[in-house]
Amino acid sequence: MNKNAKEAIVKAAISLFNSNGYSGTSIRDIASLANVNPAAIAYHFKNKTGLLEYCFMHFFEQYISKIEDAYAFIDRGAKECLKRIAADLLFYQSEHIQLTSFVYREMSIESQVVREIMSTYSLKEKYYFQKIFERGFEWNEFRPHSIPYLIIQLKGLLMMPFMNTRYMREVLYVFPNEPFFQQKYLKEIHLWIDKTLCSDVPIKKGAVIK
Amino acid sequence: MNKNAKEAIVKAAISLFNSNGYSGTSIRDIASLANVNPAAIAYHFKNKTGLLEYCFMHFFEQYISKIEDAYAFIDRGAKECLKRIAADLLFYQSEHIQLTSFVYREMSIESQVVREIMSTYSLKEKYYFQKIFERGFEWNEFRPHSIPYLIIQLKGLLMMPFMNTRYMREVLYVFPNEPFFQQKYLKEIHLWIDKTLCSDVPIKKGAVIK
Amino acid sequence: MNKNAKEAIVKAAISLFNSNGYSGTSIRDIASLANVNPAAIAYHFKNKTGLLEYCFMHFFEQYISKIEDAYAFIDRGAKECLKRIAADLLFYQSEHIQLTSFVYREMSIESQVVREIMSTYSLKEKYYFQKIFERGFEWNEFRPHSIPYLIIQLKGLLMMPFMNTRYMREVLYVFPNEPFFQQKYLKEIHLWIDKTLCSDVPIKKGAVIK
Amino acid sequence: MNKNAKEAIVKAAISLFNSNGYSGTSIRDIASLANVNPAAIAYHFKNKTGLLEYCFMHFFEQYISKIEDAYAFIDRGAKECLKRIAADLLFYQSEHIQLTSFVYREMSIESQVVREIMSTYSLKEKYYFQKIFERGFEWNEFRPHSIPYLIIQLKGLLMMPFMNTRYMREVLYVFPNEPFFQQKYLKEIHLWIDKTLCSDVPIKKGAVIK
DNA sequence: GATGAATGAGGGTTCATTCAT
DNA sequence: TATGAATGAACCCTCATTCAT
Repeated sequence: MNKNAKEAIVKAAISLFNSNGYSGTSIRDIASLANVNPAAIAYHFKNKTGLLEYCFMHFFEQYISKIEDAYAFIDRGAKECLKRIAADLLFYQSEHIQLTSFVYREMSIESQVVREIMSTYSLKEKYYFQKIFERGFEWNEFRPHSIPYLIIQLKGLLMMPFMNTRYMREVLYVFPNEPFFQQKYLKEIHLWIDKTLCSDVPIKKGAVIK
Repeated sequence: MNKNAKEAIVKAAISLFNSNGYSGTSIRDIASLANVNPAAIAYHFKNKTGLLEYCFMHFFEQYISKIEDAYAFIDRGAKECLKRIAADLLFYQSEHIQLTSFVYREMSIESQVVREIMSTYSLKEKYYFQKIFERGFEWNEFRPHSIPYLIIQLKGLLMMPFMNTRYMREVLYVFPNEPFFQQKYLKEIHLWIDKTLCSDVPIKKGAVIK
Repeated sequence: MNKNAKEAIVKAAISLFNSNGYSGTSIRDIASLANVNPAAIAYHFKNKTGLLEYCFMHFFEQYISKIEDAYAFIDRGAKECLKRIAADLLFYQSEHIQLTSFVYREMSIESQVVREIMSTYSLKEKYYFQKIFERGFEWNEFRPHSIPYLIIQLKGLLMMPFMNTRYMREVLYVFPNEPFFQQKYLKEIHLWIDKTLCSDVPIKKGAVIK
Repeated sequence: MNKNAKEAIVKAAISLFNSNGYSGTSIRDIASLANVNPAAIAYHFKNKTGLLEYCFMHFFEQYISKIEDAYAFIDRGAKECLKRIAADLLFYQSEHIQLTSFVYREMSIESQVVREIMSTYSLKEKYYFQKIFERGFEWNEFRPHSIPYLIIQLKGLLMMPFMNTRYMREVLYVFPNEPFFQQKYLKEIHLWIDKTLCSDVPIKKGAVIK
């Protein structure tokens, strides 16, 4: 029952954190949804903070590993590699849509714990994206460009569908957790990579936009 | 001191909501930052919810009016119109970076009030985007495409810099509130419009991506 | 507007004090029901306490004056006098049913103000009842009896219909504010006076129950 | 300390509710009088309302059971039965004088909770009184009479000594919690039953006062 | 390992009241 | 005279957490 309890707690926490936000969710709510005694949460995670930490670690470890795994194939080309990352992240996020949504939201809140966790993973992520883009520039796969601005755009495209799933469903009638969406949206990102990132439009020579 | 108090409360609220989230911010925190009595908040806004409502309305009324104003020039071309909207929204968001950041985050939390406010503005926004895209398709300015997926991408590009400003500053060394950024990033969006949205690459005939 | 405002406040106060109790009623509630600014109550009555005081004084001055007026006719007989008091009080209470109900309830709450007001009127009331009963004993109109216990019974009979008017209406289907009730119930009290108070059953001689 | 805490809270609550009224008593007051943490009240009773509910239930369950127990002996005669009820209720009320006093006062305040509780018990009580009176009429023990008006009188006599104990003590020098009072006052009620209720005075034939 | 009792801090809100206008 | 703004205290309640069992 031990393992089950812990899993049930995490599952309940993710669901409630996603709906009501971290601060808006009480330990009691989580415990009652998980059919667990409130003290059990303290036992397994020490803290409410500990539970948050666990969720973040859980998310970002897998998140980064997707990037790392794909980066192993960088020699097949930066473009190919980037497309694979897009596919893998899209798939991963779709599979853990509540966790993704909640992590992306809570990420922007001032918090000792979050800041510490993020500092590691953000840098790792940036490192890989940077490598890939640089490789793409070198081999003339990508149009020369400011890397930070590329990262913003890429992450914007990748995160957007999961930032507000209610909006997606109720306003745009798009369902980010369905395979259909994943395939469809992946093509959009490919299009961005092909058209905007790799665009062969002649740029003034040497003009690497900083 | 009347007007000042209300303004001071709103200013403090936006700052704290942005840093700590709505649920993570107490009325007492706001009051003490605004140098105001906690009861004054209840007096001016009735509720903590009322304060949130005020912030949302304040944001979205201006947000929508930017779109509406730009839409008036639709006859000069959908592309031109869209670029103007991008510029205006980017500028508006940069000018109210904390409010923007906090609204975009809190938007995704389950809440009666937020849901009600959003339902109005989301539909308005969608309406205008839809009109513009349709016009663009008609006049062959834009490559035929699924509108919802275009909206996702456009909004992703527009919102991303303001979703996590700490990440922007500390990881990417990008400062979304500076005029330099606005100009720079606007060009990126123009690029997306020119390359991805208007791309003249021959599409398989009649292939309107659903 | 001055006089009207004061009257409106009192009227609203009596209604709300009756429904929700003194402590359960806020000055704002009263003000809004009376269509008056909350500060106006402070102006007219200085305090919430002052308003309570006013209600009590208002009630008991008339209450005692009814007794005093009837007592003037003590020479026509104690029984006659008592019946007149019963009739007058019953009528007065029926006419001011909300005020009566609320005063009788609030009377039993520990409060400096109430205690002070009551100490005067309770003693006055007791004085008259005592005089009447003693006169009744002297002239052999009433069966000798302990005066305090008579007062309890008499007051019990007089107050009961107004102590919980909802119970009267909804459970017993009796409506203490209607003339029909007054006449009917007055006969009951007369019966008590005639049968229980004046009962000629031979009592052991000299046995004045203490 | 479990059971003790709950009991201590109830005891303190009854005392304070009696002195200051329900609305006039704060949870902190109760907690500090009971030497308990304020949150413990919420733990044991969920609400301040829950505490009130508990007091009411506690009172009326015993109250009704006294009536029910006595009603079991209805076959010994309605008069006998009524006298027994009077005795038992008087004794019960004397023993729980503060609770009785406070319940009788708060009963008349507009409140969802009180209304719901009362609706049950009032009807039960009425049912038994009605049965007894009807039986008394049938067997010619009681003079025919309107039942609601009899209930008013009986309840008035039974409740009066506990409606305002300060008045009893300080004005009438009567102490409703002392055995002496119980015996004395019980005789008064017997007198009412014998003289007013059972009065053999010839009534106009068939005249059942409605 | 798991739980019910208890705690102190702090949550949002309402209160009666005051004061400048 | 009458009122809108503002205040500080107190309201009830919920919080995350601890601890003995």
